[in-house]
Amino acid sequence: MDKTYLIKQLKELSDRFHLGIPEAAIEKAISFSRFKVYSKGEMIGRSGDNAETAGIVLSGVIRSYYVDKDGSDITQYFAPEGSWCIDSGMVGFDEMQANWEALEDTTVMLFDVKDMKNLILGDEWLKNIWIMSLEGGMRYKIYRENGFLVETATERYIAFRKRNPELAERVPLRYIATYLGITPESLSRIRSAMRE
Amino acid sequence: MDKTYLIKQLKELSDRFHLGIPEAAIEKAISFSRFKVYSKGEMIGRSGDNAETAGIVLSGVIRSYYVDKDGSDITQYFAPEGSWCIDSGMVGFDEMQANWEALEDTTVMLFDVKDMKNLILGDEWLKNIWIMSLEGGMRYKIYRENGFLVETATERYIAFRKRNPELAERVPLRYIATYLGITPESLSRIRSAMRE
DNA sequence: GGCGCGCATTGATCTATGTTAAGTCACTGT
DNA sequence: ACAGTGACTTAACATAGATCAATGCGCGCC
Repeated sequence: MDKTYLIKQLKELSDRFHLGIPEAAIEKAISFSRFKVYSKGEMIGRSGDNAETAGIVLSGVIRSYYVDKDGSDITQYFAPEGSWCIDSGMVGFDEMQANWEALEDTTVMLFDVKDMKNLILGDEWLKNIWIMSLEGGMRYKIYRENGFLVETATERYIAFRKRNPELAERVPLRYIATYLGITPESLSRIRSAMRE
Repeated sequence: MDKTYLIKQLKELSDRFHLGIPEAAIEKAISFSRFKVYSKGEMIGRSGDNAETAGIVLSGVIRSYYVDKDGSDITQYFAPEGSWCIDSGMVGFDEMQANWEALEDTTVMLFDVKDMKNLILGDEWLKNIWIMSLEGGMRYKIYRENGFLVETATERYIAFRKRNPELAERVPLRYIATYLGITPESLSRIRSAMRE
């Protein structure tokens, strides 16, 4: 894969999210990473897999999902460009917690958690960025927890569209439904009720 | 308040959770902190309050809760000894996200988020501990999110008791109910069904 | 240009949980 | 001892959302 192009793409992501990642760090990360293109529908990782590998989405969207006891799948998270993916190991899990599937043709930067953690923890600036990323993750999970505790499904749907206007267009409704903790049928009814 | 005693108590917490916090850092933290005893039922903070103050529970238990549109309160979290509390500011919120109430007579160490963040971010070791704490927070929130997505209320209750045997005895059932996302009546039914 | 196939929708029915209300029991203060 | 209060339970009924089944519909494919 073209290294100059990758550096450019990573720098763009860094800029887009105002991360200010030093170019040297980007090159270092590239040096221990593999880059892989997944086509729509392909699996990036599975629940229970060893979590020593993690990744960052460079283009496309990945969905993570659980499979419940009846075998139906339930969306946990959507990871568009710039997001971490198959990242259980990054927060200290030994095993992948969910399944990860490409919803579009997707390019992913893959690396050993160990290498990425060494890079991050060995650099003051990156460590601060990692802290910001974790704090942002906590804010997001608190927001989501609040939704399950105090909001109705309809409110969660409205909030989701407001917060992710782009994703709401980009991913199939049935995945949004299970992400909101309801069935596709229920979401369909909510949408039809909203039309009036 | 007796400083030697506080240092001892904080060191015990540090040991209990294998944090290895340097004694100098503990003394520094104490120097910019206030210590306050809340009696059972007292409020430590309210949703919407400025989040520039945060705290750590030294003894007792605090409960954080939301108030929904009908005015009923819904438990978000239980913070026993060693936990952060009124900590929205620590993860970057401007405003307190929830209400915080002492469930027992409780001693809390209170400080400015700014001071604590300066201390943490200025010390390599503390920064690593903060990262560990955030990663642990993410694992906890992922576990909880998974519960809402794939488990029934009964399963969440069983898991809660398994994970927090001590808290399950220590806090009123009605708070456990809303923490699980159900009403006290529903929990009562679940418990009665489990008795058979 | 029709055919097959996901996906979304709709309808009928079912179920877990919410709501309202009342009952029991333990504890508290007088 | 007793009234008052708070915590949990129980019961009857209501409802959001699930489940099951059928239909519609857009789109790629031959």
